[in-house]
Amino acid sequence: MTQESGKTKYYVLMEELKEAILSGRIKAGEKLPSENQLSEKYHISRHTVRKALSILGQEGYIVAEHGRGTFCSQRMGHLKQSKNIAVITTYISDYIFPRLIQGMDRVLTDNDYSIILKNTANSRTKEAKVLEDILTKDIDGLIIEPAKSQILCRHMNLYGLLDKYQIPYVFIQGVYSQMKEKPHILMDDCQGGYLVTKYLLERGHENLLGIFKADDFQGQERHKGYVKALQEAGYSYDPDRVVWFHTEDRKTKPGLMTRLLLDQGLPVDGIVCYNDQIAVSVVHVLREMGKNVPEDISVTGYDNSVMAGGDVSLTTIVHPQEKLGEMAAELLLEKIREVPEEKSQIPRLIQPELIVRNSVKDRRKKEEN
Amino acid sequence: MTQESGKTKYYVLMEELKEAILSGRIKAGEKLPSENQLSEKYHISRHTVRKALSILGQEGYIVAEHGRGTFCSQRMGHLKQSKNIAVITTYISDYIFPRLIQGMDRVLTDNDYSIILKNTANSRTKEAKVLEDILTKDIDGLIIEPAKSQILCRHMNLYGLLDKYQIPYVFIQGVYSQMKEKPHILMDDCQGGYLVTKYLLERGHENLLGIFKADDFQGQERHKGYVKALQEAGYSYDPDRVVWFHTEDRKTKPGLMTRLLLDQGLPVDGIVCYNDQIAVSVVHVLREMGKNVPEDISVTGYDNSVMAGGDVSLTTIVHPQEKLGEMAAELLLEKIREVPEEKSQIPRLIQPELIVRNSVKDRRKKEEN
DNA sequence: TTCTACAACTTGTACGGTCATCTTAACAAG
DNA sequence: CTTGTTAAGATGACCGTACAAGTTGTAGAA
Repeated sequence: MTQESGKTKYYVLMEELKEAILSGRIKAGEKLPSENQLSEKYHISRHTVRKALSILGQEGYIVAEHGRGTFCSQRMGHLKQSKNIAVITTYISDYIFPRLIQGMDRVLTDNDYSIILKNTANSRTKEAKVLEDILTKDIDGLIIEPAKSQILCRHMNLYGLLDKYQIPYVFIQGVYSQMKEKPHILMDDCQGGYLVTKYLLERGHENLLGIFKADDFQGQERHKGYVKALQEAGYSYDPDRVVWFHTEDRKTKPGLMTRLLLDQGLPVDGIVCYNDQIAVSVVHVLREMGKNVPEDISVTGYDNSVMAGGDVSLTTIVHPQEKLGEMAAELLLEKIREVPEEKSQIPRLIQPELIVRNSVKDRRKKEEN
Repeated sequence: MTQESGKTKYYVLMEELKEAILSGRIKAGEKLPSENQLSEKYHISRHTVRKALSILGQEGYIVAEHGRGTFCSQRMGHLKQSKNIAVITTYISDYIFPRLIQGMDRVLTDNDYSIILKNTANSRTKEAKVLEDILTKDIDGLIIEPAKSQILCRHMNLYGLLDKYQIPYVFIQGVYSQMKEKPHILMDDCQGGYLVTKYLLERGHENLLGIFKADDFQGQERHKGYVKALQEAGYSYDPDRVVWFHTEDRKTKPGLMTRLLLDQGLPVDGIVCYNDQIAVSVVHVLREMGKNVPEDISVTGYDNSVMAGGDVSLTTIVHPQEKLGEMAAELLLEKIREVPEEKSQIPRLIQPELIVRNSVKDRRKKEEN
């Protein structure tokens, strides 16, 4: 027989049976040979057989029924299913998180999973602590929003452990640059930039100005969408009509440059801003200069933050928060069920939505039709 | 010996040893008697002793070391500590829940606990399902906001199971009438009513009108606070100056009665309303009658709902949401640590806070000082 | 003093058997 | 066809024994 030397007899039998169950040779609910049969077949005492069976019983692979026999456990294969999913976000009550978690909860509850909620307060040290903690628990999967910063991730080894334990995980909102190939769901910032720009162009704007952040991924993407919309509409892309700013000068440069360009006589009837914050500061500058929004110049924002609903009433971009949660949960379920990559129906990018308010004027000439 | 009839020998020994560990008679790290000593002492075979010890080993109470002996597990007492707390609310992303959960998370994370989040969508059937699910998991405690309705709780047996498994639980926001003696943290509605009333009185109001809901606990309590503030200020309580309404006529009666009483010539300079909804409808009635708020008559609300920030800008009552979460978590921790009731420092009532907006006018005569 | 060998004690593995209790199916009685 | 009995076969609970293997303290050698 397959009696490897060095191992104990009960251990050999135990492993043999476990392998039979895992491989499907013994199906769920099926009856195993009786203790006496096993003891005969393997030439070991019944006591030793019982020892092996008791281990499998502990681990949940089999269930013994007094007087009837021993049966393979109902829940197929790796019974390790705890039906718990860990969700790690940077915050809980702020920003989009409540609705995000709401979306995940809907999908996961429908599939009989529970959420273990953790937050990192956007700190790397806390993220490491949380991950360590999570590893001590029984979870079937993990959805994580990485703590910000482009610095390389120093607790890669923790993610390595997740791989080792075969716990699937899904990133949302962002991905560490070293893990770009890991499953993730991001906001389609390119599409967002495209949407606002297209909206302005469709409403007859012909002299656009773009203001984007140079030192982050989102800025690059939104700019990409801006360019795409321009080219699609047949306009040539003019680099002089784009203002690039950085984290350090984000509070001053967009406003100053807008004022400068306008003073130079550059014709502008619409400004695409990196986000709501920039848009609001631009609007204030325009008002100081005696320009009205949207009558003289239209302005768009991004993020649909609280300021977008304030005294400015910005047309802006929002991402469907619950949808993101649902998609992340569904992607994770696919990973848990080991759905092959090529069969997946879930898009990796979440489509942003345009929120129309009063910061854009329709400049189309009413001559057609 | 204590050998109860009916039980098996190994079970008796197992329980005896477990009790010794739990009670502290065998301390953490201490060496147990050897298998042979136990088998002699209890007049059972060594095999039976081993069976008992193996169960305690599985459950983590003891650790055997080959050649040295068997030792009481390092982690003190009931190691059953999973460090998981289940939190069941009616909703996740709506109303106060994000901040509530935030508060709990702060306290629980500080104490190395994790939150398993569940929601009932305010449905009794779902609550029962969630409770059943929770019972299959490893949790050290439970915070639950019961699904609404005064109907008697049909799944009492599920709570009975919690008691049986000695899982402590804390109610928030509400308590089932049959479980009034269970630990809970509620909003102090009496104090809320007291606060708004006192605020009006302190600002020189002398002819108050109260509008309360008759068929719920909160209405009774808020009215109680209203009366208390009046008496404290030396005013006699006039039942004719209180309008009671019910769920059915909540949309019409408050407005109609206000109009009626004012038309009768009742002098009124301030109205304490059951909640923001009532307050807003009352304000609209007053405006229709040509009265200005707050110039002619002051109005207060309750709940600080979205309407309170709208066109009316109500002075109202809000409860500190995070604080409630923190308190509930701390109360639960006390229960887990078995802090005796009389030593508890945590108040069972959460103190509401006054939010001052523009619906109350200062009517004090500026003669003093 | 230090090192080594050994005895004593510990848990781990494995064997053997006995009796109790439960399930099921076959069979006989009504 | 139903009901009750019985026997076979399953797991569960004990018992006793033997030997393997790891740990520790100690007596004796270097």
